[in-house]
Amino acid sequence: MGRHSCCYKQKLRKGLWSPEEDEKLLRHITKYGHGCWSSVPKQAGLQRCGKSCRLRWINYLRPDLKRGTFSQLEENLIIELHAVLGNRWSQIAAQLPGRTDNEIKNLWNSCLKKKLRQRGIDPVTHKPLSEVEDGEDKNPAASRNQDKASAVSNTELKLLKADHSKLIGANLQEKRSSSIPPHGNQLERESTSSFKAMNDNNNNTNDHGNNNLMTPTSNKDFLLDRFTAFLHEGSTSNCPPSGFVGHFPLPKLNYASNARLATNSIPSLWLSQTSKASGMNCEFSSTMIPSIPPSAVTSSFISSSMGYKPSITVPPDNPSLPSFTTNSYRPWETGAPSNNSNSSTGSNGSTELQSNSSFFENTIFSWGLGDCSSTEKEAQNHLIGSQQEDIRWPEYLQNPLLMAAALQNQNQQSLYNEIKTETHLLTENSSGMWPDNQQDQEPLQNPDICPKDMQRITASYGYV
DNA sequence: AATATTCACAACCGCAAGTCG
DNA sequence: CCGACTTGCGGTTGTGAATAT
Repeated sequence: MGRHSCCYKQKLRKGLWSPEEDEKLLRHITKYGHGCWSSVPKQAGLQRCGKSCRLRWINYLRPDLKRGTFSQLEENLIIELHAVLGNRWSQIAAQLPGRTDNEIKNLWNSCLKKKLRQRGIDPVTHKPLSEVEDGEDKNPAASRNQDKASAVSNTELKLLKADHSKLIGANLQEKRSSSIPPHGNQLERESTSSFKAMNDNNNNTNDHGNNNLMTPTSNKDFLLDRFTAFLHEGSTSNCPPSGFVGHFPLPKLNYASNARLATNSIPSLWLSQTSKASGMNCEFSSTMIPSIPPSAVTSSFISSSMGYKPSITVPPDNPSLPSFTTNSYRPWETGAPSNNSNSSTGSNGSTELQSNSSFFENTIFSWGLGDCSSTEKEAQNHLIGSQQEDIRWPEYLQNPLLMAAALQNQNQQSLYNEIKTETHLLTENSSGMWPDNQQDQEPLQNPDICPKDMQRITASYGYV
């Protein structure tokens, strides 16, 4: 590892971060936010450059990091996304909550590449190795120069779709209760960015006149396939397929790897959805709540799973201003859950997270305090309002109904009714799964408890 | 037990894009 | 418009633990 030029000038520290440095940085950022990174080290009393601080925060100290080993599901998702996006690690990471681009990149370089080769798949093109070798024999220059991200052929997309359908099926078998992508800003931002990337690929590649690339039509096919799978699978389960969710950003729940349930599930599988306020199809409403009742998500559960005990309160009077009380938050222990020896140190005081922490603004509250006031009417208005020729993919990603209507060139209202009829079964059969059936749920079913608890749990999950 | 090798991960480098005065 | 500065990203490499010899 080298040293930034600025580090030479200022004789700054390099290399691994000590717990003390971590604590300083964490305390500073939780208290004041990072603001301008270049001023952070000075303000925090660190002998590091701002760039280094930023990296440390993003890759290690950020409270929404999941850490721990990647699940099979995550690995599959990374492989799929890499096939589409290439080495756009940040975009891939955006689809895997709690994972950093660096982490994914490392996993890819150290592990997944190898695995793919063992399966006879070229990790660059995601084609069978034999095919790639043949191709290189015939046109080595073209093969070498082919942009990975733009090398998404229809064949590959079909493979991807097929794989994804399997993934969806597997998820459904794995657990019947799943989750719905949050309807919050985070989703919009992230799904937008990731899908934009795919479309960017199209644009870029189309510019080069390559016909064998992802076209808007293939995008449609891709999404249509997913949505049909969604409808099909959804009709036999009480939840949308988590595979559908898989390509959407999930709420930033910071589950440690060793806290995974026996389902080996992605965090989304722990969640169900409240549709109570919306009255619309529960799949498309906004607020996500843990399917585990709060009573089951006690601090002991969390501490035994995560290695440290959060104690977080959100002022109920003004939830839009995040103010957290954190006890003994020691992120450097997350990588070594067994080592709690220094648990008495750490930030044992209270630290307050200011609202300039984009994480809390964008993630916790967009998810946890999601809009519970959506109505069916609003949803319908949304549909009606979207009767336009231009395809608004980010919206479609959020609203499968909208997407299906566009794809099937069908009147949205009729389709809405059609799907509503179909999905009515879901809500009817989902006793205990959806907050509609609140009498079966406890303690989540209590509408009085719900918002506050949701805040707290959301904050806990987000911050743990 | 000592040394060499491998591996996963953390961190740095350099570039590009964006922002601001 | 320009240059300084900041931020974000992807590629690369250093570090240390685990494993092999």
